[in-house]
Amino acid sequence: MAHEAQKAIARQSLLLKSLPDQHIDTLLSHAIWRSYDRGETIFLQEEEAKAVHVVLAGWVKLFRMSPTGAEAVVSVFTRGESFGEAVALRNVPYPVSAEAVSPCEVMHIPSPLLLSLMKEDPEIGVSILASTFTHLHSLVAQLEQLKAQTGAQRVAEFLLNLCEENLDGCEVELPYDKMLIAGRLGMKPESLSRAFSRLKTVGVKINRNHAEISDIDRLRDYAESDPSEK
Amino acid sequence: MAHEAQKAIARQSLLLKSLPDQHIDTLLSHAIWRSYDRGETIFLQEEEAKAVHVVLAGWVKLFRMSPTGAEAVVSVFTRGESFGEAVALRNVPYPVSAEAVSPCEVMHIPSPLLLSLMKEDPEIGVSILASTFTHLHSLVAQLEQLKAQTGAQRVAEFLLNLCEENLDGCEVELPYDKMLIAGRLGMKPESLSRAFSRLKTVGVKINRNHAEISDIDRLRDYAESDPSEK
DNA sequence: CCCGCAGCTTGACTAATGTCATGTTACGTT
DNA sequence: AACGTAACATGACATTAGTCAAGCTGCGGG
Repeated sequence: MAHEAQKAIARQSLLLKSLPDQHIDTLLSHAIWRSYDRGETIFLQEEEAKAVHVVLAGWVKLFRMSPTGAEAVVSVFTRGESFGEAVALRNVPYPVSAEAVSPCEVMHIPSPLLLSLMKEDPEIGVSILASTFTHLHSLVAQLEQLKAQTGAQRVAEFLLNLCEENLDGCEVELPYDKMLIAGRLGMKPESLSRAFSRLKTVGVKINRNHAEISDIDRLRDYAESDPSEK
Repeated sequence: MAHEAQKAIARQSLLLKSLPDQHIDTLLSHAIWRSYDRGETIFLQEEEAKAVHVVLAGWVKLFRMSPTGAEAVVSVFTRGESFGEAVALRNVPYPVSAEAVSPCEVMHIPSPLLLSLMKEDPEIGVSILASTFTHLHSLVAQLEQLKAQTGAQRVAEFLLNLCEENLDGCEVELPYDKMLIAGRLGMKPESLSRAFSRLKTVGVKINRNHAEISDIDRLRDYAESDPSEK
């Protein structure tokens, strides 16, 4: 059963936060609450979607396996983020697999419930579209990065994003292990290591999970500079 | 004003085809119908979305400009395909720009109209989600390709997709110019040229806009083989 | 307390891709 | 028909990232 703290997180999630309390209560009371161990599968590619998933704690990765067995990480979610909205409402197979990359708490909202509620109040549809659009946007941003930036620049942007979230400014903790960061940024762990080395020259120090950025603007310039001008 | 032929195409579009005729008629009668020349801008990144767009003829590309001026092509649409659904319904700025890459006919459905219709019938929301999910899926597929395949392999998949559409089997026409194909596949035109050369060894002949594939299965094997095993 | 393994780093090498320069071809314009 | 331009091809070279191999390191289990 769900703790109140978990419900509070769910209420603040992008998917739910703009809904009237009454609907949120309905959804929360019918939701399934589950824990996952690190490495546990939440769902598999090609499986039929039966629920929308909201991460309450821990980290979840979405990824695709190519025919050759290579894994492409599509996104990584944490507390307050949801995924599977568009798939669940259409009863189609997931295009990706989902796996817990740390111990996780995940809330599952059964899709028939969401669908029936949506028929009563179209506002639900707008909320789902909001979440879906966020995912769309983040995929577009990733595509741009992959097509227009070098590995080291993508790492730089990744660090800059962490800085924005953590108010601390120039010192951040890497949120998950480097193998996963490498996957998320579309490179091999070895390349990530080397990218970190290169960033030393623009004032970035990495020690274990701890990153220190001496000059955020310099890092931003680096990330946005033309690869051919360096 | 719209020709009947255009309306017929619009009715068959993924966005509209599953809606009841009554709604389609309402939407078609309030839509804006426009022609665009090659190179003409349909909307710009950061502009606020006011409509959903349905391509009736020609080709449209969606792309992002990176801060350095490099252009990353996100997708390319043609007859019967729609874009901008999720953005329009949320009144947020477009994350991409749209440009006609050939002379085009495009239908614009004003978003307030769609929104008000959605309040009457939530089924509209499902249709919009269906289109949005298709885009999401195609972006995920693109990400996987970029992260897990070489340039030549992506070109091979591109050709295979053309084969599936054109019933003709092994002879296809390249649908738009090679610069755009290169952009769509995340490479420079020079690299595309070289990728085509490499594909000669697996039975692909390119002549102008015409591609001839001697053995589709061989090409498929090539596209799905492990890059490190070649 | 030591061991062993997984995560990570580093080096040497190779493959892939971008860059720049040059040349060709096709096509619309005058 | 001559011209100019944009698309495309190709060669030489630089940069980037992947591969393979070796070694380091911190943490949990015996």
